Amino acid sequence: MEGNSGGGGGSSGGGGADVELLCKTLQVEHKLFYFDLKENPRGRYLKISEKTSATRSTIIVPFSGISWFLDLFNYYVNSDEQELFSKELQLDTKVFYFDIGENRRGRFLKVSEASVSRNRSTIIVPAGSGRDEGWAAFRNILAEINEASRLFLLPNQQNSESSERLVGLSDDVGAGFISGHSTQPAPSSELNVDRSVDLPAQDEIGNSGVSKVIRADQKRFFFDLGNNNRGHYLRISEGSSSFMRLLVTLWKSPRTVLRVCQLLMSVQLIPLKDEC
DNA sequence: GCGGCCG
Repeated sequence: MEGNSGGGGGSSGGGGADVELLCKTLQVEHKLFYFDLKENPRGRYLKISEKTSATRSTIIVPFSGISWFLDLFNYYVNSDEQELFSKELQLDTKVFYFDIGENRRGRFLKVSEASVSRNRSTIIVPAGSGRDEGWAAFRNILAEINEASRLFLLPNQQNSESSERLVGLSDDVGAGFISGHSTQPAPSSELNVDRSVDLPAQDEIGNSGVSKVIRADQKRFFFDLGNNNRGHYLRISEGSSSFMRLLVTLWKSPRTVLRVCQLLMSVQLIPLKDEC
């Protein structure tokens, strides 16, 4: 029944090859939600299960969709009741439908996953009694997982996930960084990036190329071009204390690099000077 | 210890 991984399922361990990276549970009224961040050779995903006394339903969220789920739950938590609309979220080959419903038990949010050749699966999250406890609690779990998930970016495993790290950059910068999400208030914790990220020591190549420094107030941002056996990259790091605080690695595409520079300037994190 | 969803 572990159909999400497609092929290669017959590993002889008996427990499936998927590694659990993080598990959380949430009880809303009489439902129990399980959040499992898992990994298999095809990548990472978040399994969200709803368990009732007799029922269990599960949706599988691709790793890259976790922050989108967080955004959508923020929307449903923060919006007024009369301006809640259905939403769709397309991730790879899956489409997730978010629909509001209400009956005499209260309001609920139905999250359906539709994928090719797979039965539609749905979880239903109660709004909670009174103050949206259900949705807000659900959102908080998603936020925790979203935060924690970037700590699992191991230097040895980033073969095909450079694009996901770019998505992570969007989260770090916060409101307004992704065009079209202008009304999301930036959680203040997102702006103070205080989690230390281990440097990929094995990629510690002597900066074979350009290294530039931009000063903004007391902060210094280092732009280092480098390359290794996987290709060229730009490393942007902020060094205002003894450890590196923000680390972004962009691979190969000069257009991506230019894009990030433009975005940084448009957000006014960095005063426009003659660099970039 | 409910009740939505609907294969």
